[in-house]
Amino acid sequence: MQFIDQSIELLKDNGYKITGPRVAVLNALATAHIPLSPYDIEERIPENIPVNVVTIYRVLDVFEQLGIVHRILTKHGYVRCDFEEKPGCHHFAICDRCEQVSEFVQKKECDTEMRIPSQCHFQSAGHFAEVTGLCEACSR
Amino acid sequence: MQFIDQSIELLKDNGYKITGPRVAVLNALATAHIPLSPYDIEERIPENIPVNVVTIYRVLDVFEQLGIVHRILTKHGYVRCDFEEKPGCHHFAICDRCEQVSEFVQKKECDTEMRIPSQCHFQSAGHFAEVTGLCEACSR
DNA sequence: GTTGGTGCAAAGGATTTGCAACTTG
DNA sequence: CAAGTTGCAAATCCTTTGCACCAAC
Repeated sequence: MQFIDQSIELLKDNGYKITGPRVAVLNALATAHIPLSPYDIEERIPENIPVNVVTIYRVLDVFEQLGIVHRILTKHGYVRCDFEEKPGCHHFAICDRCEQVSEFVQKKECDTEMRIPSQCHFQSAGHFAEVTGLCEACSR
Repeated sequence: MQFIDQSIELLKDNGYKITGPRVAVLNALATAHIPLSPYDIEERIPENIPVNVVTIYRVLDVFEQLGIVHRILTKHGYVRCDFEEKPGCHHFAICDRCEQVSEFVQKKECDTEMRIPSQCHFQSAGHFAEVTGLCEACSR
């Protein structure tokens, strides 16, 4: 599993420990196609090894700092970040009706940042773009 | 004041009434260069004609539906939208250190949506892009 | 005069914090 | 073993709701 393995690498590289709760949250995120709230994630974790919501909050904080997840403003809020994109650049298509989210990868040039007017003197580190509209299923 | 006048037009055109609280919130937003939470906005409204926070929440809901403001996930959250862009397309540069936000207008083609891989079959209606990094002042 | 908007009080959620106990490397 | 993590309880903060009163058109 690309996403899980790379996330674990990232945690190790930054001196974080690989714990049950962290792996459980990664598993929940890996299979999700819609944004998940901390409580959503709690529900998706097997009952035999429950993880406290407070812990999920803390795990997500770390994940967000490492760029493993990105939080968006839907009722449910965390989406996982693909690792195929240019670091720091993420593009999500969010369906206005069903809230399904898919990250689309911009293989070649992604020049959103190049387009910042030069007089802004803004030193960009990355970007998140949310495209809104209707997904294939909902537009029919 | 471009922003205020156009917002009032928009409210009228959609059958909303022009009330004291709505104008007060517009004024607060018009001069802000950082995202404002409902409570931030409350503080920026002159004490002689106070507006209840609950009302501010409701005003912001309407404004967001009309595209007058956009909410982002900073501690403080609402930024105003410029009217110069292509409808539904907004680009914000947010400083990681001071949280200063500036909307930059992409005058010519803005093809973020064109870049959605065609196999996604996503029918886009608009997009918001948040570019992160350091503003001029903070990068020195 | 109507309809929509506002304020107040209170309910409901979401998120954060402190601290003791437990795991990972 | 030490440092980092977790669970629990509770505090705190954010957001929403219901209802009576008020204001804009």
